[in-house]
Amino acid sequence: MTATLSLKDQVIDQLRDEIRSGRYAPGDRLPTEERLMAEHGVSRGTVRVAYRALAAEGLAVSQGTRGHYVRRVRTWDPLVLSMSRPERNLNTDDDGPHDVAAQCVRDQGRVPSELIRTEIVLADERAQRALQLPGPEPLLVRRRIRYVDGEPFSTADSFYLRQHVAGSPVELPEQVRPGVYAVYAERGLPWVRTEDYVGSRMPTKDETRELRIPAGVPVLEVIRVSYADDPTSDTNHKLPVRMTAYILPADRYRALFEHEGESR
Amino acid sequence: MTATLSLKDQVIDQLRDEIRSGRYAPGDRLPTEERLMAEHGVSRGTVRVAYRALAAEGLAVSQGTRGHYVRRVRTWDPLVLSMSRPERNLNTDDDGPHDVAAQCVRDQGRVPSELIRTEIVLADERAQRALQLPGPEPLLVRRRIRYVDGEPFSTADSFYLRQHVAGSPVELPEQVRPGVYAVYAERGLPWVRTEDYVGSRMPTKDETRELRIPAGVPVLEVIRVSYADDPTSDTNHKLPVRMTAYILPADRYRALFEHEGESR
DNA sequence: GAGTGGTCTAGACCACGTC
DNA sequence: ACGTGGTCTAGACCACTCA
Repeated sequence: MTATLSLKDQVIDQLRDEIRSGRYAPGDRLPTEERLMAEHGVSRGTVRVAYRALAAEGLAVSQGTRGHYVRRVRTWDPLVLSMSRPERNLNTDDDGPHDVAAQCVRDQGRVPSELIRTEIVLADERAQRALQLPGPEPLLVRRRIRYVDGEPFSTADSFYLRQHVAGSPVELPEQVRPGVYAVYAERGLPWVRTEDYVGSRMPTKDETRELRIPAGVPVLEVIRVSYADDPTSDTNHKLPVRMTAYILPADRYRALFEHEGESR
Repeated sequence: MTATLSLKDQVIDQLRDEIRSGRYAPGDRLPTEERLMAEHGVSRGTVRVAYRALAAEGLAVSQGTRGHYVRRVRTWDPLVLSMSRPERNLNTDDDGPHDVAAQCVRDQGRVPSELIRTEIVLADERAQRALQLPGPEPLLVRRRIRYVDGEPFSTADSFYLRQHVAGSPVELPEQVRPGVYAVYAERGLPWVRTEDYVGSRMPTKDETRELRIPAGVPVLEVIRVSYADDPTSDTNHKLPVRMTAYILPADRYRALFEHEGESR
């Protein structure tokens, strides 16, 4: 009844079992291609197909001429990025970035830094939907690359309606203190609601390069839409005023959402 | 300056560009291997390596003898699973599952169903950490497979301390009405806090089979820890009483977290 | 029956790191 | 110099689908 497995599947299954069982621990070197050829009596092509499949599964990585290795489960736990902590009341005395993301990094004993660019782009379809725009109007974008201990770790791109942030520090490629929320509050648009849509996908080629993402590692994509009370509306209609797209490589991040109160 | 690209990278880049640019739309058939061999003057092995790479990126899928296709961006938007909506006050008149997940599916015009198994297992390391257990003690597990329009769509495994649910409907492989939270409330352990840790990874082979996940599609893994007020503590110490692991294939789900109130 | 992808083989040359 | 993986070729046979 057991369908005869293809040769490559025999190789894959054996290696997968040996990894899962702990026979090969994270970081261990896996057998050379030559050895697997001899062990299973198959050609090199077959062995290579097997190793490619394990890499796509996220179980193994190749280190070029040094051999194939079991993917390293990071020695440190993954960074926990709190998506719930309020941005107010943060300590702004420290050097460097001071927002929630940076505080999370500091809390975990590591050093955050940030590179900010601002530019003006036409709203793509996703931004139009999130901000409920009728068409591709120009938006201000703040693009941030976040570093941890000097390594590029994640990106966060925020899209703003130009009239809301014109003449404010939001337009400058620098930290905004105490935070962008304060600019909006001053201008009569206090943020009152947040929606986070969390998805996941394989990284694009650009993301792979920029964030140094190993093969077989997906990214979390968090789309955050922030709403303000609509001052032009009598009812309690909410106005989307900002969309932020976070890209979090899954080998180093967990996103944390906290909730107090009634059962769920 | 421009490093000469390998042959496979030339093929990959051309196809990737043509997909990204819309030259090939989602669902379109991509060139046959034969055609790419002729176009680029390469061997079949090279073409196949290129198609494998595009599959691992999530851009293309092979339909066996019918050809290679651009990954279908689902005709419907992905299902939005609200992780914030309270479980109380749900309409329990409908047939079938009535929890928040099922309501989300119904709200989006589709039909939820569910298959429940309960068993007793020793706590693995993850459960021990989440539930703050000193060792691998036995736990009650409710394993759910959730179906949408009859297709297996996601799984949700909940781990409970045995003494908390002994003799209650939680132990039975059936819906608990109005919800497990009510059992805990009756027993003096109302849930007061939730933490959701959201990560992502490539699916295991079992998940790929059980949920029919195409190649190149990661899963969202949501680890939810529910806390009750600790009745044995004077302070407002919280007691973890349940851990749930959700597995959500990324090609069909977005997890939604909502938050009212202060800016973030 | 022709077209197409799935699998497999047996070579080959290269770049790179280690010794 | 040698071992290793990265890349590439030129075949081959099979199973499946579609016209």
